[in-house]
Amino acid sequence: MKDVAIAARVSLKTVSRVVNGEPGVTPSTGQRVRDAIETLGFRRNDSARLLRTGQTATVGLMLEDIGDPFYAALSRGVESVARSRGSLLLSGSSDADPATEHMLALTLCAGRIDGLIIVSTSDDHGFLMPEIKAGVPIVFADRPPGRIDADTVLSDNTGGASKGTAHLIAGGHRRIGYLGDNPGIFTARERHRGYRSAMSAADLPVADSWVAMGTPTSASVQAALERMLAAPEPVTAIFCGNNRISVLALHVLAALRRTVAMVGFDDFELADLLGITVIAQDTAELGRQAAELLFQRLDGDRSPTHCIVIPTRLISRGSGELRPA
Amino acid sequence: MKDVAIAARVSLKTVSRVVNGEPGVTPSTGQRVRDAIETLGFRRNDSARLLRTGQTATVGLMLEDIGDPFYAALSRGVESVARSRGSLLLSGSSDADPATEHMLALTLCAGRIDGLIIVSTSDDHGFLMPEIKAGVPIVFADRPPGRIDADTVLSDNTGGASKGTAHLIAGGHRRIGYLGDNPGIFTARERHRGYRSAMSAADLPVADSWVAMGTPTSASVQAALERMLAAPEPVTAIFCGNNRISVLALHVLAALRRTVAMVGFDDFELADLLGITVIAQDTAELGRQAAELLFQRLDGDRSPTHCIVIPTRLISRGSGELRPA
DNA sequence: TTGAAAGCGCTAACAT
DNA sequence: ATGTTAGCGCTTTCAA
Repeated sequence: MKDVAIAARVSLKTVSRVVNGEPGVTPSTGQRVRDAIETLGFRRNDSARLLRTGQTATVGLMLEDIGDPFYAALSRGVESVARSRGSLLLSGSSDADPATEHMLALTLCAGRIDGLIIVSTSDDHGFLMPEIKAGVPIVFADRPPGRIDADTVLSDNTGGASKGTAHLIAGGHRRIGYLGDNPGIFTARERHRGYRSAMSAADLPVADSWVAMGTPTSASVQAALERMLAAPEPVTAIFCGNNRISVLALHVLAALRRTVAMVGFDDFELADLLGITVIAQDTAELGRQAAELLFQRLDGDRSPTHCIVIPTRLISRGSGELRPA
Repeated sequence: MKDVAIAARVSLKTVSRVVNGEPGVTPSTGQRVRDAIETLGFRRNDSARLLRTGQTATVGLMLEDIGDPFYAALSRGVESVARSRGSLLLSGSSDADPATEHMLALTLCAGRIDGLIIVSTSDDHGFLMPEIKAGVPIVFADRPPGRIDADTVLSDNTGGASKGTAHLIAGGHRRIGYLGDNPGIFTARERHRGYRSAMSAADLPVADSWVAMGTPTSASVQAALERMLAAPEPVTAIFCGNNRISVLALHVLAALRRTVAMVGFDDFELADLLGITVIAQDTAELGRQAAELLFQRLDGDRSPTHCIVIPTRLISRGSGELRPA
């Protein structure tokens, strides 16, 4: 920029004015500067500009794994809002490791972002207090913060699971199995709760053997399903707590050559082709709302923390409409 | 940082030394500084640090849509390498719009990243020349650059399509249809070429009506399939040029209640359950290699541009092994 | 309409 | 072992 100023024989400030389209420059002077910029191939250095202005025009996003379609959709939601506000997206994956999350979040906050959206893996976010106190807005998406108060955007996990279970009950099922993820995960607990509440609302008992929760693997899902289906009073339907579990269950059922009524939480590609009834959550909307909340804070909103819940919807495709044998 | 220096009654540089773990600080002095940091809640500002050091410890990634699982996997590949090199990932989606790509790429390059990986939508990358000249390393992934010379990492599109087609031919098929994406896309052209070469290598003719290329929609795929299957000499097998087309074709075939031998380029979730034979590309590896190449350049490698081709592999699952009727 | 000077928060190079 | 000085590339006063 200095070089441009010299070449155009104007001051640094004038070049700055031209580059930023500020008023107060004679057309002729402006042209001279533009010519110099052209010949020298000058490009403004944003880092410096942003250091000076105190903004970074960047929002951070932390999640378990960008490679997961679920988070990819969320990411797109965040990005679309960020773009419309002229910001870029700086992302990082925690690999579901709280220590990594901790470190990465602080790195991101270290003056490189204006605000952070986080899909958290840990349950204690006290380490973020200094950042929040320092004025970095932080929004939690998909899972709520632990031990601190912060803006949050969640899916209606309990309501969705309850709706799905009720759908099976309405179809005549009385013994319904529940396959859930690790209860350490907020969404897994909430969905489990939704299942329970729908069952008890219909005055149906829940046998211990009908519920299986834990990090899903091919083996664990297979064991759980075999147990549920081989019991003296076998389940006639199952509710799957997330898309990974649904897919695993489909594999196991195919191998077992069994058909069971089924509803899954989360939509997934080809679920339509396979005729799987699901509770769909709007992941992109989750990201979008989180980003909107973040920008509201960046715009100076100092109101008490919000908690937005995104509704889910039931998509009937056949598997959830099978009648008990 | 200045405040810390005052509070600890040392110089700015000493604080800097402590913060960066540089040697040459007495334990007692160090402790005093650390105490001051603690009480003041000081956190180093990376923007400033990076402005000074000239590095940003950030790599940029531009692609069509982070929401697409294909790119999400690529993204993860890039991120894993970046992380291991202590860098963050700044990403942006072009929405398949060359103008957006152009603008976004320049924004990213404006001093906020050390290097850029780009899955490009446009066919003329002359606009990146200034950046390259200015020393910003740029690596093209999945699709090669247009009108400029730059490092590139591609999948073996032609070889993969050829392998898949040959697999069908080996299964006894002589009339094989090809459903491809818009020929404006590099990968679509390459795969089409692979199909042609396998056919001619087996001395098989290719009727015009067997080939359909264009941006895939439900309607276009349906029309193409109906034409191919209703011809006097109907095709007995089809090769799908990418996962979107495979999924659309599966929908159409299901609606038509037809079964046809089929091989698809790209693996996709549940392809195993559906028994779809595919040519799988290692997308994460694509991202990883692109990132490795980028960091080599950042490490000072000035050798001529490389072009790495990632092999594909055939996964037999049944649909590609169906015999002609 | 234009420019000079000060400084964003930090680190590199050189003192002491 | 510690401090001083200069300056990264830009924008923001404030003055001309």
